Amino acid sequence: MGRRKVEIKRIENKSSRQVTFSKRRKGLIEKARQLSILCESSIAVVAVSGSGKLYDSASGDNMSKIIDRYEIHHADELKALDLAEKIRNYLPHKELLEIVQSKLEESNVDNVSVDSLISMEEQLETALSVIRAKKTELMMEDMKSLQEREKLLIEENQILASQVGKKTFLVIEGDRGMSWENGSGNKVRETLPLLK
Amino acid sequence: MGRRKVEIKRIENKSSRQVTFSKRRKGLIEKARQLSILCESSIAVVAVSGSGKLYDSASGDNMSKIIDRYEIHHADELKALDLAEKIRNYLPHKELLEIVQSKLEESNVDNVSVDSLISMEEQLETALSVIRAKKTELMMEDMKSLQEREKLLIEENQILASQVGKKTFLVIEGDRGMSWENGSGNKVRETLPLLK
DNA sequence: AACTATTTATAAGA
DNA sequence: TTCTTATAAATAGTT
Repeated sequence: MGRRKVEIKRIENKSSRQVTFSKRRKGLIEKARQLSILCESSIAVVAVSGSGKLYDSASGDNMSKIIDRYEIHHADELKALDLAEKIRNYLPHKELLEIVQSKLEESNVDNVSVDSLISMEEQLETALSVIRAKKTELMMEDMKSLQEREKLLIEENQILASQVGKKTFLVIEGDRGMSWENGSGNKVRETLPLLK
Repeated sequence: MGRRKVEIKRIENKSSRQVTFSKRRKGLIEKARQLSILCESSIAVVAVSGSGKLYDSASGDNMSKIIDRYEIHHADELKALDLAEKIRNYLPHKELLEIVQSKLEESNVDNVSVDSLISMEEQLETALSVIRAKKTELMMEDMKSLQEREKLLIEENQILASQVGKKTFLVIEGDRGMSWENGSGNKVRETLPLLK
């Protein structure tokens, strides 16, 4: 629908590629809006340009709810700890530097520092996500380690207590029951021997 | 772009609304595909019909990466445990029942049980997500409880050991260091006294 | 950022 | 539903 028919393949000329991206992106989002209104539905569009810029629109409902709906429907991919891997792999430093570079190339001088700052901000946000995910991962390992150590301590404690000849026991309170397996598949929830 | 100009407002007739949803959804996704190829970009489209059915397309990259990109850009909403709340609030039983009901209304008898099953499946998936998030939450509490118990055990152990008169010590291996604070802000990573 | 010749999408009809 | 076709809408190349 223009002066000529265009083949659907990468537009080689950079500036006409950018112009087309802008025109068609606008058209796409308008179509999404219309569909949402005409048919009482919720439509989310997320577009990432070749240089990494993000454009999005949500019609009929907010973006979070639409994405949640998608993720609930694909719950298999929700496994909490996989997110770590996904984010870790998403923006390796090499790719990030390339994006920053292409931003610098295509922007006029006035925008350079703003674009750089945006990239830096994204980088920091990514790093934060990675750290959060890693924290959870380590937490699980630490949990197991703690349980094994507790088991050792309890055993040792019982031996010591019998040697000392004291027989006073105390039930630890406020425990809703832990189901994290230790190495031998045992659960660690017991009456603990305690000195008086 | 049809025989007549249509106003952009809800189509009242149910069956023509469905036909339009189907046609325009197809058009929208095709436009997204073209834009992705022409301009070397990644485009995600997620559409939720009025009756709750989900349609999606990802061009240029997979859906997960595009959604991750969106979420990284809106990192404020990434706070891990908030997801639980979002999902918990998303499909309260009342709304779920309404969706099931509208599916039953608009489907012919042959599809009834299939649609019901799809809704049931979604409901179960939602429940699963909630459970996973709750698990993480409890895990954190259990971690603290374990650490407090370990601290008590260690103290007790040292007293017992001194009473027994043995002085053999062992370093626990494979510990990369835990930084989870216990009640008093102490870290629990020590050389443990152990019986020989 | 506008314009306009054309192509493309689609509303209604079969 | 699927196909057909008249018409509206989007947009490629131009200014």
